[in-house]
Amino acid sequence: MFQPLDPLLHSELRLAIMSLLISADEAEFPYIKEQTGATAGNLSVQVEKLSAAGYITVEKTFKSKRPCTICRITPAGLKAFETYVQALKSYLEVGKA
Amino acid sequence: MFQPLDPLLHSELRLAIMSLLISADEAEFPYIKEQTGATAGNLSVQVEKLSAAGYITVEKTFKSKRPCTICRITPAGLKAFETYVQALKSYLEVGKA
DNA sequence: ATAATTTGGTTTATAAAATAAACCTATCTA
DNA sequence: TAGATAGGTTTATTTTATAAACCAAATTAT
Repeated sequence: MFQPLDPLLHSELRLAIMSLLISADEAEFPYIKEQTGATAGNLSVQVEKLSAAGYITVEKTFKSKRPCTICRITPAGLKAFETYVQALKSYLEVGKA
Repeated sequence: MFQPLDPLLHSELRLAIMSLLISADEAEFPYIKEQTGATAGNLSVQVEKLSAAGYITVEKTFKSKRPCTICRITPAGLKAFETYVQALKSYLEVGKA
């Protein structure tokens, strides 16, 4: 009936991060922060969770002497996202064949 | 960019309850419990939250001498669900016009 | 009759999660 | 060289989800 929803993706901020990375393929921390409206602290924690799960990679480099954190989605992350979307449909496609 | 997700609906169990009530229009507590696989305790708590928000009504009657709790969705609940689905699309419709 | 079981839940306690506040380091700028 | 700013991380707090414990009435078994 209802398919389980990956708890890692069923979170407003983490879902937004994943969504951004799917379309952008690569994004810097401040950009994600701006687009999601999240605080840096919250974003840092959620990025780390997605990274720990292998859904994204986090590269820490420098950009004109300043630290620069770049996030990218992984194949596993993309797969998980697609699975999540399919699962969601079992809740949303009410009364549809 | 990303529309906020009603925290009351962005919950696996509560979303399942709402989904059931949208298609069934009326459902008894044990039926919801069976369809969602939730424990009675958890279900009781989440039903109460939806009820407190005015998203569903909870009628406590009797059915051949035994207590029978019937849940129904309200117009406000239906509206909230539809709004939630629209908001979700801002996260899911990646790269779509 | 009454003891045990089942039904239909609610209340309370615990575990997990989200979120922000406080903090740190390095670089700019006045 | 004293702030101010950028770019985060760590830690603490609040909220939420979840299950365990509990309760009452009705049914079934002894």
